[in-house]
Amino acid sequence: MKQSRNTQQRNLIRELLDNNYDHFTADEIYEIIRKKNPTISRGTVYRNLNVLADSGEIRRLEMPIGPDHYDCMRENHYHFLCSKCNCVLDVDLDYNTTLNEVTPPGCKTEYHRLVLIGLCPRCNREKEA
Amino acid sequence: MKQSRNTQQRNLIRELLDNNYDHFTADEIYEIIRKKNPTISRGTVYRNLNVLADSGEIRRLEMPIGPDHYDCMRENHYHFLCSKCNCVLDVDLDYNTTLNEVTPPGCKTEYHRLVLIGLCPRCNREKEA
DNA sequence: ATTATACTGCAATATAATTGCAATATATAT
DNA sequence: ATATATATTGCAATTATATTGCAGTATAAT
Repeated sequence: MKQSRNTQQRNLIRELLDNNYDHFTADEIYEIIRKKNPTISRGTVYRNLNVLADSGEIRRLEMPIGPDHYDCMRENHYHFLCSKCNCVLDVDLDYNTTLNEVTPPGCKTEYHRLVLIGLCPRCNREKEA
Repeated sequence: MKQSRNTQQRNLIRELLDNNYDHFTADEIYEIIRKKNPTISRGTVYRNLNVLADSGEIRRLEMPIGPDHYDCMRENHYHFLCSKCNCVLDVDLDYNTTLNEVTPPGCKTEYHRLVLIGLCPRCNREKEA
């Protein structure tokens, strides 16, 4: 198995996700980390997010609309996606493990994604105006 | 309100989706329709899919991975996505309307997406080999 | 210190989808 | 049937998201 290294770039990404309960996109992560390490490249951010997600250190949240978001490895839970600004919020709903046992004939189910979609508090407020 | 027209291109797309229980992507639709109308453009396919989805004639299935798929307007139901070949299958699971009433504080929920992800029968079989 | 190789920055490329524009086709009014 | 307003089209360029080849660099083990 390929040995992995603790590079400055990778550690900055780890730290950012561990210390925030946000759900950043790769590009948001790139912009934030660029302030600490101005020479980091977008490709490095994407590659590290893949490494960390593959190793199970972080979770990739694939959204039905817009870019993927990333979360530190908290308990499995569902998310709300704003259809206007594409921000992502946690949803207080029990995670339903039995859904992973639903297998259409011949299929092998690995996991599932449930996303609520609508307007976040801010966009909902702005709509009224 | 903008009046819409029944162009040959739009009707071909309508027909294709109405007569198939598949879940084509825009590109698959483009390739299939090109056999009947070789000059149709990709842009026209995308534009018509947007028109038809916006008017509620067809349903856009936004998948967590890969391109959107399109379905004729049958009863609301859930889907299985193959993580290997990206094909989409129907899932025999009751549609849960109460999920649309789950509203994180301040949010306005409009709809939800639930997708099971894993290996379709064909890719599952090939994996064994 | 030396060294093998995982990782980086950069630029190019892939994939999915949208858009500006001039030309065309459709539906309506005549 | 004919004229006309405009929705739609084909084309090519563009946007958004993400991946990748490559030569050089940094990490961690020796």
